[in-house]
Amino acid sequence: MPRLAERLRRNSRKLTGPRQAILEILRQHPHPMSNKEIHSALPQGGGDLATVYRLMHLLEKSGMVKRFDLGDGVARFELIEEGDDGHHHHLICTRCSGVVEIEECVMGELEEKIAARNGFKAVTHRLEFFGICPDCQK
Amino acid sequence: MPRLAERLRRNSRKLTGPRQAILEILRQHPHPMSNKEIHSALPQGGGDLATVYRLMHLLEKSGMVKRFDLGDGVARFELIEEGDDGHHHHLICTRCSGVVEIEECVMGELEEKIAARNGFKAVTHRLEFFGICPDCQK
DNA sequence: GAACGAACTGCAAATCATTTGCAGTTCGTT
DNA sequence: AACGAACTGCAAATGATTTGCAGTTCGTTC
Repeated sequence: MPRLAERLRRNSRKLTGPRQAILEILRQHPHPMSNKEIHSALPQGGGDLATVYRLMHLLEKSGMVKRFDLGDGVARFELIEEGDDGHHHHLICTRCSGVVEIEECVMGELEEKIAARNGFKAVTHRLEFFGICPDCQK
Repeated sequence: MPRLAERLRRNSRKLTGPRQAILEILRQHPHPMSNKEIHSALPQGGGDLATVYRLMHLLEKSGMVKRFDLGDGVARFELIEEGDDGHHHHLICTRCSGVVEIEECVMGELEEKIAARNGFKAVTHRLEFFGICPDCQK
């Protein structure tokens, strides 16, 4: 807890009430959360939706959260460990929207090949898997 | 040209003026286009933006176009060949938004492994590469 | 521990992409 | 030529996200 606060301060930022509450919510959720989800998880009066949006932008710029695009037009975020780049993928159920984290990533080699072949620099990628989870198959 | 029209008809659909114009635009563009781009490429009075949105939904359902999400919150579409599933990826320049088509896809094996490991069925994936193109590096 | 300014906040209004309701139009068929 | 289902333009509705602004709060300074 004090670690998160410190990371925020390091970016010459203030640790306000709403921010503490939002960081706490993020810390309790290992899965990507949308701004709206974060907002409703906040204790009543815990902060405005616009405040959540603004903080997520800030945290993203500061490298404290990673933005994920799960294909439904809603941005989602996950807190990332210090020193980590948060790079990983998800397996999303198209029926219930459940999410499974996928740590494995075999893109490295292909990515480099593609970058070199096309003369691109600083190439990264975005990869998500979609399917139907065990429960939804019943 | 008659082929596209026929494919549309096959889905018991009408081939109207605006639709012909939109299909023509799509046929001339080998890269993903957004609804707005398609709309402005239309000859003046060639159709309403809502009409473009509606047709793209229809074409997507009919399997005539594939929707791509390049990460900027705007849906883009590409015409796909008959019999093809249109599966491929893109390398997008984060500076100028230029797009390079990537035919290669090494996901098959990993995808199956992930599906099996998590008990998911009908697993697909969405993958796009981002980087800085040669021109924008100068 | 009071004062100060930058950073932050809530709230409402503005944007942007996309969808939808509706009344009038057009295509393909009868 | 007539008919009904599809389709269209236009405007209004949605939904996510952003922004302007006036008031509030944090971290620092004295």
